[in-house]
Amino acid sequence: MTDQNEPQLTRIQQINRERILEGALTAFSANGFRGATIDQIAEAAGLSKPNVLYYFGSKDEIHKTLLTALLDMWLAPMLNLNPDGDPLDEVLRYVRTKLHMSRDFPRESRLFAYEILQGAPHLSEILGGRLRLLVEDAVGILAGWIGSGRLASVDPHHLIFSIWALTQHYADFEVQVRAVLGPGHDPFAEAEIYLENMFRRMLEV
Amino acid sequence: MTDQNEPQLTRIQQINRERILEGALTAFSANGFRGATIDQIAEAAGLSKPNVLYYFGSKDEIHKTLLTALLDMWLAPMLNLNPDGDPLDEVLRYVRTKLHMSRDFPRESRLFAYEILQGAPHLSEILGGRLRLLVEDAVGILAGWIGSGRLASVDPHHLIFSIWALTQHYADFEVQVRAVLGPGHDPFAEAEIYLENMFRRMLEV
DNA sequence: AGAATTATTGACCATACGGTCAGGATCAGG
DNA sequence: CCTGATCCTGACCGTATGGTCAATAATTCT
Repeated sequence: MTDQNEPQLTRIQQINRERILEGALTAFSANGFRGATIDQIAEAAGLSKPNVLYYFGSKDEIHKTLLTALLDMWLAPMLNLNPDGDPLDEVLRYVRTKLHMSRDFPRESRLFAYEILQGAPHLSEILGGRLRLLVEDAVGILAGWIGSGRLASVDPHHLIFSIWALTQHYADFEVQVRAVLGPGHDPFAEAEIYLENMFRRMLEV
Repeated sequence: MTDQNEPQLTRIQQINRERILEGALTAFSANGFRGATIDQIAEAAGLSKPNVLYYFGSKDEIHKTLLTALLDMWLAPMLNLNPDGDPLDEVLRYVRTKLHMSRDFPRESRLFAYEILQGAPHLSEILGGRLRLLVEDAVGILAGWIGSGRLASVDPHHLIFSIWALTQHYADFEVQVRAVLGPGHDPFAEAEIYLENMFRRMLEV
């Protein structure tokens, strides 16, 4: 049920660390690392500033903890590509799942967007390490499908990039999307139809 | 040759304002508005901090001036859709031009990315105003092509969004793209091939 | 050349912010 | 109910940063 990580956490520690990370997610995703203040985080978490620093030694540590804690959740859908499934279905399911994550977790999307924009100071080794390996796995599966003629021939790396770009755009640039569309639109619902059609036409053999 | 805006600018004013905006573009695009300091801008511009403030009253004014000055340049390619051209060629040319802008002007791309991520505090009225009108024009052209059966039936708004997302991704998330691809890749060259193929397959009737 | 305008800067100010600390409150276990 | 550990906070510190200003230098114009 509850996490049992290396250090034993008291009940209060669990609750308050969770509240701090939750508040920090809101603050960082709205203003970026530099733009968010510990006071904001403390306020959002309902704690005093020194109390926040009691649980996390520094603003940097909060940020780093957040990023690493959310990275797995963020990348999880890519692990679900099933080599034995129908190629097109598998890709479309990935696209749909990723789009739903943008819709349901826009703060997480923006948090990562800020980090990458900044040059990924906290994630650089992960990008070229674990992330790259994860992508290589997915690329392998895609390449297999393409090699066996079950998927149109496209560059698998860029196929993945395009999925990321298109789905995250609706979270990261939501204010632009909504402003341009005007009222009376459901960006995510429309995007789901549009993207399914786009990838279907591109990838059908 | 030289701009002749409302207020007469001396030779030195022209030079120094230009240097400040250039330095500010570097600073803002690297660290975001809050992350960039006037000292950084001054250093990049080769001026002292008070001297920077002599030309622009505040950091905010520099930022706002930059954004509005670059917005036209950034949106220009969308104006070039020629209703009388070949639909697919026109769209592909737009995609290619936009991708080249990401390659050649990544700082501008990141500047806007930060601004939109932040919630577009300086651009909000433009997004729902002029930008929206520009998009509506392009949407009209696209809808015309689709209506006459010369382009596959897709949602024109989201077609535009997808072009923005895909091309700007290579500038805004360049560090991620490069880390995942590893050495020995030319992201922009590969993207050009991939995107042309993608949009061709999607939009061919 | 000399006056008037424009350009530049060192020194300074006020505030915001990340972080510390001593001491008090609260809680868990015996 | 006592004690030790955990939790919490007001007050404080040092630095970074946006911005000001008076004084000086450079430039322009006549």
